[in-house]
Amino acid sequence: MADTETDLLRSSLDLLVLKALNWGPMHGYGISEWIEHATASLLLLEEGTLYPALHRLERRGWITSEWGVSGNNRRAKFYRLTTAGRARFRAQAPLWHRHAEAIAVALRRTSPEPV
Amino acid sequence: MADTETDLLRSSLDLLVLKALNWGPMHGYGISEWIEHATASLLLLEEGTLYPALHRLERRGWITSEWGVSGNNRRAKFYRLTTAGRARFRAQAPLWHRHAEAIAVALRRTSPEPV
DNA sequence: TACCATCCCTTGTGTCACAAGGGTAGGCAC
DNA sequence: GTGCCTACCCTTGTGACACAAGGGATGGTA
Repeated sequence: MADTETDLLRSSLDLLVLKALNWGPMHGYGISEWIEHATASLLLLEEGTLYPALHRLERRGWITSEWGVSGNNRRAKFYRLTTAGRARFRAQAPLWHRHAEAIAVALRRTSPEPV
Repeated sequence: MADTETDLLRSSLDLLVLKALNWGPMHGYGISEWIEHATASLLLLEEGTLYPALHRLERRGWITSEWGVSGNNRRAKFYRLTTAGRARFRAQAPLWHRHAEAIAVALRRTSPEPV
């Protein structure tokens, strides 16, 4: 029984990750923290969702990764936006907004016919 | 390769169908027309998506169906909102808006930190 | 008669979030 | 030291579901 939260995450996860990395290189744990924080904890990101997503984005060439050391002195894999990833975000984000807005309008209509 | 359009549809299809039926009983074909029309054709509804969705909603008790005759004098199955379906929409629609809005805000942030 | 539009349906197939598991290593309390 | 918590990384089922591509029936119209 899919809930709205899960499916909205599905629609926006890639974009949210790209947006997070727009602030600079970040490791997976940090990305998930940023997303929860940036959505006021409305979106909770399971690790089994996050890591496959990162690998997917890397496979597609939107991001690259590199091992490093976190601020807590721990081994961490840092992700960084590629040029293609930046372009991807610029192209896809407006589409997301457009479609989401169209749905929002439809759900709020007060008359079945066009106005 | 999932696109935003498909996944946003996934997040809102049930709600859109319930919303369509809020205007009164409607057959499947009419529902799909209304949704495309209400979203300015941004969302295209495949038949292989629509009919399973209708059966799903019926199984869950949000809608009921009844065979009848369409305005074009064709055999058609008319769907109608149940009380539970109406309640479902009232409960879920605000959740959809809240989550979508949270994502929209996150995607538009101009600073990584809270304001 | 032929064709199109209007309606309904099903069976693969692929994608993906999630649950539930597993692992390593730093820091701190005792 | 030992134990525990937190910060990090990962994988393998499983289930849900949109989609593509098929199929079918019938009314109106040319």
